[in-house]
Amino acid sequence: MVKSLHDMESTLDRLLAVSLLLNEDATQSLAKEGLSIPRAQLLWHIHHQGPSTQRALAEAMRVSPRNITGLVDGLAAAGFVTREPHPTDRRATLVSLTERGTASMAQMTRDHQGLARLLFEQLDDFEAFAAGLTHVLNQLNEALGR
Amino acid sequence: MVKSLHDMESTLDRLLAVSLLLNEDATQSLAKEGLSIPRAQLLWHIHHQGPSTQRALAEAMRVSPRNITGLVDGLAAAGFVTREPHPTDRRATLVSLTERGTASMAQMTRDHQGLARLLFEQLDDFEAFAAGLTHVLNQLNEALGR
DNA sequence: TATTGTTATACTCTATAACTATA
DNA sequence: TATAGTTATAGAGTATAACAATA
Repeated sequence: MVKSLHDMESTLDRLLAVSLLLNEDATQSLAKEGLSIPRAQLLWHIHHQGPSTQRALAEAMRVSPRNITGLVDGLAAAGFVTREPHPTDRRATLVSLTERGTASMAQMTRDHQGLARLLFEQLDDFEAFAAGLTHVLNQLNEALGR
Repeated sequence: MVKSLHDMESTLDRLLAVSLLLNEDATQSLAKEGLSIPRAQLLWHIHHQGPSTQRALAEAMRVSPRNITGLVDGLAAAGFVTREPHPTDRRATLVSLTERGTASMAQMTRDHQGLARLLFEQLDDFEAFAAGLTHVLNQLNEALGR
């Protein structure tokens, strides 16, 4: 079977549509818990890496330190994180999850599993799809010089 | 081959990574032409549907009419579109592409083709990937009630 | 001197509500 | 009375630059 440019373009369109819908789905689910995508990403990082300096968060999320100040302000005001003094560097603060923050991350983990099942459980040729996705990811990473 | 929850979750992670990178790639390419994703989406709509009222643009993009005012303001100031009086309804304005706007859309079309080739030209089992993607898209559309 | 985080400022995208001109 | 678009206002996310405290 030959692969026409038209076939490739319409597949790209479907990939872009999936991308858009994943974003909408995440935005909707997170809004129910009082979170946004950037705030949830920040919590997710702390959940996996442990209490982190704002500097580390800025690098991990590839945004400016000033941006992190704003995200942490919002998350702290809503009770998802606390700022603690860094034990050895008095310039730095450690951002940690509260109980509520930890509970939200547990919920996110369950949502992630539910979404994976929804998308893939009834997919016949999962192997081939996964392999194709890996190829696409590699091509994108190369193109963006990663 | 059995499909474990772990396999499905890590494939979802790769899909989310692709989604993020596509967004970054688009943001970067568009920035070079002085455009953002929302502004390019608006131009893309006019490019395909022809001169449109702001009302129609708001519905197509699923954003508020006020939001369209801002996007059109920016695009008009940068020379991508013009506001023309509607021929029969003096309340409405028709937003049309300028030559520059048309040229940008031609470039976007070429970029789209280039990206499709980059991602899929060397992909072995393109058919299976495309089929899987269609399944994923259908599941997402259902879940979001479309 | 270099680094951490904040204050000051500004831009884009988004929304709702009130208002004007027109249908 | 309803619709098209704007003014007014607000909030989130993003950025750079200047600055204070500390390393």
